[in-house]
Formats: sequence, C-alpha cells, structure tokens
Amino acid sequence: MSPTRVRNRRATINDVATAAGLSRGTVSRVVNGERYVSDEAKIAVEDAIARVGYVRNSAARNLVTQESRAIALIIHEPHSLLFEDPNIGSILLGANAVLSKADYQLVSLIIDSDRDSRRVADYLRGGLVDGAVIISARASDPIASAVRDIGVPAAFVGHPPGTPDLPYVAIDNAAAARAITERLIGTGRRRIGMIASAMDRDSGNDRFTGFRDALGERFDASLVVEYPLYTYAAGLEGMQELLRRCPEIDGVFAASDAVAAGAMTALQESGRKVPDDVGIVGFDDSSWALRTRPQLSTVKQPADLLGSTAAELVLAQIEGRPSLAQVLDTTVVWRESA
Amino acid sequence: MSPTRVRNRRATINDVATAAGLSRGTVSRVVNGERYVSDEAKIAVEDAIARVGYVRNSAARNLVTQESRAIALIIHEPHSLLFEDPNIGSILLGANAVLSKADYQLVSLIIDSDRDSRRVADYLRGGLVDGAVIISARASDPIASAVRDIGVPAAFVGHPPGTPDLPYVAIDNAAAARAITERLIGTGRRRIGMIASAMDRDSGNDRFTGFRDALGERFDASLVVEYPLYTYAAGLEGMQELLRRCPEIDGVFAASDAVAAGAMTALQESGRKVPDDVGIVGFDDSSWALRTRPQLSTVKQPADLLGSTAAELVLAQIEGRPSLAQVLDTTVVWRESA
DNA sequence: GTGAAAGCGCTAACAT
DNA sequence: ATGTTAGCGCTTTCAC
Repeated sequence: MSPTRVRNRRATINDVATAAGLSRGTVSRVVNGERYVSDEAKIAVEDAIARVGYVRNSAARNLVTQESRAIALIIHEPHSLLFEDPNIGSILLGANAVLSKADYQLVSLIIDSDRDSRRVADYLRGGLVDGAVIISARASDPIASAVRDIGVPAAFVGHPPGTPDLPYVAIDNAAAARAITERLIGTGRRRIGMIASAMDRDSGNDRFTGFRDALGERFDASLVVEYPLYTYAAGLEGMQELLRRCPEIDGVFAASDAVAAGAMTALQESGRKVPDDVGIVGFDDSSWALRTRPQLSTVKQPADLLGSTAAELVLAQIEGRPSLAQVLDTTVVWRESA
Repeated sequence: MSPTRVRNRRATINDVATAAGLSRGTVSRVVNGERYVSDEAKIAVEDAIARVGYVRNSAARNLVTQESRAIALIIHEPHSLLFEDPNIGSILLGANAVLSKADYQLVSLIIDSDRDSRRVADYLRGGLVDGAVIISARASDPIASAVRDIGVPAAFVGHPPGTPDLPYVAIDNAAAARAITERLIGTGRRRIGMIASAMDRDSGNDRFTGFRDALGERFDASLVVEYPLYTYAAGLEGMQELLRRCPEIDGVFAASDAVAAGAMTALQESGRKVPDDVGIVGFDDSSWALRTRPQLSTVKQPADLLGSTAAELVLAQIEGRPSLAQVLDTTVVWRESA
C-alpha cells in the first residue's frame, strides 16, 4: 500500500511543508541537499516526505531550473540494420556509461518514419533534453540539420557529408580500409575485389575509397560490387556475383564482418577454401569475426569509445568547455581468413 | 541565423502575444489548434511565432497538463546480450510503431548498473513519462517492483516469475518448446539433448520445461547442458560438452537460434553431418536461422507483435480501457537442419 | 537557519 | 472569438 497521502493527488512540496511544520523553502533545501538546514529540520522533512509519500515533480523542477539533466541519443537507421549492426549496442552502452557517471539520463529516441522525425525534433525543441548525440546519420539527414537549428548541444557519431558543422567522433574509415587492404595485398593476392556496402554513408563510402587507394593502379572496378546494407545477405550475393565475374578472384575486402561472413559462406559453397584459395577480410571486429571458420581478419573499431567520446563532447558543450571533433584509432586484427 | 528574438532568452508565449497584439490565451489556442480562433488572429499569431522564433516549452506544458505524452521502454539486459538478441530490435520497433501512431514519444532507457536503475526509477517517478514498457526483466528485477510501486501504467514483455501483478505480453515458451521437440522426436531421433540458456528468465526456464515434458520418460538429464546466455559461444561449448558426454547423440534442441548456430559449428567441426547424423532445432526464427548451412528448423516468435501489443496495453491503461495479459501464438518453421 | 514571495512558461476556466 | 486570471509544483532571491 502507498503511504498516507491526499487521495487522488500526488503529494507536493506543500504537503510536505505542512506535514513537517516548515516552509516550502526549507523542504526544497533538504530535497536538494543544500547547506544551511538544521539537523532538526532535515529529520522533520525526511520524516514528512516518507509519511506523505512525496516525490518531486520533474516538470516543475525543469521549468524553473531550465534544464532536464537528460541527453538524447538519436538512432536513425533503416529497419533491418537497427540491431543487425553490432556497433550500435556498444555505442549506446559507451555513451550511457559516461552520462550515467555525470548523473545524466540517456534517453534513446528512434526514428523510423517521417512522423517520428518530426516528433523527435519537437522533443528536442521542447527542452526535454539538454543535449543530443546523433548516431549514424546518413548524408543530409533532415534530423541532423534540425538539431543544428534547434541549437541544442550536440555531437555526431560518424561524419557524413552534408552534416551540419557540429562536433563529431569518427574513425578514419578510409585509412583503416587502406591498411587492411595493403595487408591483404601483402599476402600475395593478385585479384582483389570488394563487396562494398552503404555507400550513402560516410563509413561505406570511405571504406571503398581506402580500398581503391590501396590498390592504386591495380584497382579493377569490375571486381567491386555494391549493396545498400551491411548484411550477411549482401555478402552472400555479392560474393556469388564476384565469382561469376571473375572465378580466379583470390582476395576480397568485405565492408563489414557480417558481409564477410556471408561472402565466406558463398566461397565455401562454391568449393573454395579460405584462406588457401581466397583470402578475405572484414571490418568491425564484431562477434561475427569469431563466428566464421576460419576466423576473420578484420579492422577493430572502438565502438564503445565512439559512444563515450560523443557523450563527452556533448557534456563539454553544456559545461562551456571546448568540444572538438575527434578521430579515433583503429587497428588491424589479423586472424586466419587471410 | 535565428530569427529576431530577445537576446539570450528563448521566446515565450508572452513574447508572441505582444508581437501579435493579442493575449496569451489566444496564442495558446492557436498553438494547440483549438477552435474558436478567427482566421485573422490565427494568421497574426503564426506570423508572430515565426518572427520571434517561438517554440513551446514542454516542461511548462507538462506541468499544467500533468502529462508528458511519452512512454518509456526500459531495457535491462546483460551487456553482451543487449544487441546480440535479435528480438530486442523488433520489439522496440513494434512498440514505436504503435506509440508513434498514437502520437506518443517512445523513450528507451537502458539499465546497465545499479546507478542506472535508481536514476531510471527517478525518471519514471518524476512524471516525465505517462507509462512504461519493461522488456525482458529477469526474475525479481528491482526495477519491476519499482515500476509497480510508482504506479505508472505499465506492461511487461515476458512474464518472469516474481514479476509484479501487471499486464504482460508473452509467448508460451513451454508449449512452443514442446511442439518443436515433439517434431524432432518425430524424425526418429533416439538420443535427444538440449543446450539450455538463461534459466533465470522465464523464456529459458520454460523452454527447458517444454523440452523435458515433450520427452517424458525418455528425458535424460545428462543430455542437458546449461549456459547463462543465449549466445553462439554457449552453443559451441555446449555442443562440445554434449558430444563428450554422449558421442551417439542424434538430436539437439538449442534454446535459441544463436545457440543452435554455435552448436552446428561444433557438430561440423567434429565431422558430423547435419541433419544426417544429428538433427538440430533452434528458437526465435531470427536472421541466424537463415545463416546456418543447412538452414535451421526453429520456432517463430512474433517479436514485433510483442512490442506493439505491450505498447497497446500501456495505452489502454492510460485511456482507462481494460488491459489484459496476452499470450501470443508461435509457429514451428521446419527447414533443413532437422 | 528559515520563511515569504516572486516567477519559470504554460493551460484552462471564466468572463465578456 | 478573445482577454483575464488563477494556478501547475518547484527553486530562489531576499528578508529576517
């Protein structure tokens, strides 16, 4: 049962004040743990709070303090990708860890329609959050410019072209792709292809660029296939297509681990051995990489650090500290697939 | 650039009223799209809003209306499981679709520490949301009883033992497990084992119960291994252990598709053929099921419907309609793995 | 150390 | 159809 309290109405600070025989001001001071309250008053208030079952109304508090101590994390992903992408969970957890420590509530808002997009923009505009991190926005995502217009402190994870000029955290996809492609070249592969994905996003586009640059003159556009999403299915089909175009292909860079896993299945179904006949590398170092046989050589991307850094960028802005874009390091993890 | 507005202060309804030469009341009516405003006034207000750059302050509005038009979705999962579980994304999207249509904002709150747990409880208590969906709470999860105590309209996805007496949506895990196990028995398997997972949750526990019941007298406890999480790794290790205990095993029920995929890898590494030597079935009909070779026979669980139904249960309570627990149907999807 | 009072920005009931 | 007014529940000067 709930404590004795006024029927049909949540107890307010006034009820507490009356019950404690003190003023609202004093109750407020106790509730906010301020100095200058006698032990006597403190006890009386705490006792009264328990008796009337008081809990503070956040709307009222936010109204007067003009802050909410909440940060939004906006996820705008195509349906299928939402939880197919192992990075999202890590980014979320990374951001939550930082915000939690700073005593901010992380609220995740997902955008799955234009209607959502508008509602989320209103949510931000209304002052219900003090800042926002925008995750994996596509190029020229309307929510991205909305965030800029609203003027709420914000940071992006990733840095798509057309993104408003706001702080971001990203990895250097092109450099990472170049590094792993060079390493693949170093194993003596002669005909190297790529299964590119998500070319409408910075990640997909830059990974392709890095691949092309690493190959230089040896780059062969006919050995590149492109799919809209980073999925296992894309890898499966893409590899089959590549095999059709060039049966002698002996090296493949897949735009993500999921894609690489699909490609490996296609390779094995075609009777080829990995890495003996064909070497294959992925990107992410997600749990996919350990699931394939042989295990995948891949690029390790610090997803949780991406999330925590973005959160810190937002906090910095709120506190008036400088908040600068950051590019995080990646490393190549070499296993058995190439 | 932002529109002409009072420096260093967001425009309020008063600024709009002054600029339009009308009263606050009229401005409020226009903003809320109420009847009884002349076209003339409407235009004047809209014009003034644009000029001063007015956006409504949600805290103030929520304070007077005593509602927020937001619903929380609380995710309390162990780290690794968070985005390993393909159902979560679907549940989220399902809930979002329903709430979006009803013009409610879905805010996802993740609990990853005790600190988070307290903060989320405060968030709910503070009146920042009008309702909550609690997803996959473990048995006796403290947040579950907190939600009950707070008294906010709520619904659970899943129905762990020890859960407060609140509406929930679930599938009948035991019945589904029984159905697919019986089908496996029907293929003539003699030594059937199970890789159980997450026995501290209703899903894991009930799937085991269903398996045991289906086998009846033929149930052999030594053919059951148990792991804390529904993961590929659990399947891999679990299958190796089962093979060690009983090399003649010819049928396996894995508690989830991810587990089944791991088990299949172990089986293949041991030189066994699926389904010829060993038949294997999973649970979820997630994207995992299509990724294995051969593809998995499994139980299809309507994850998005779980989310949308839970959201409807919450809306029903808010609107004072009856809100009853629901058990959703599952179906067996028979493919090639057994 | 505590009380009184003003006001955050908005809606809604009541006048007119 | 529009203006006036009284709060919503809280924090925060400013007195004392």
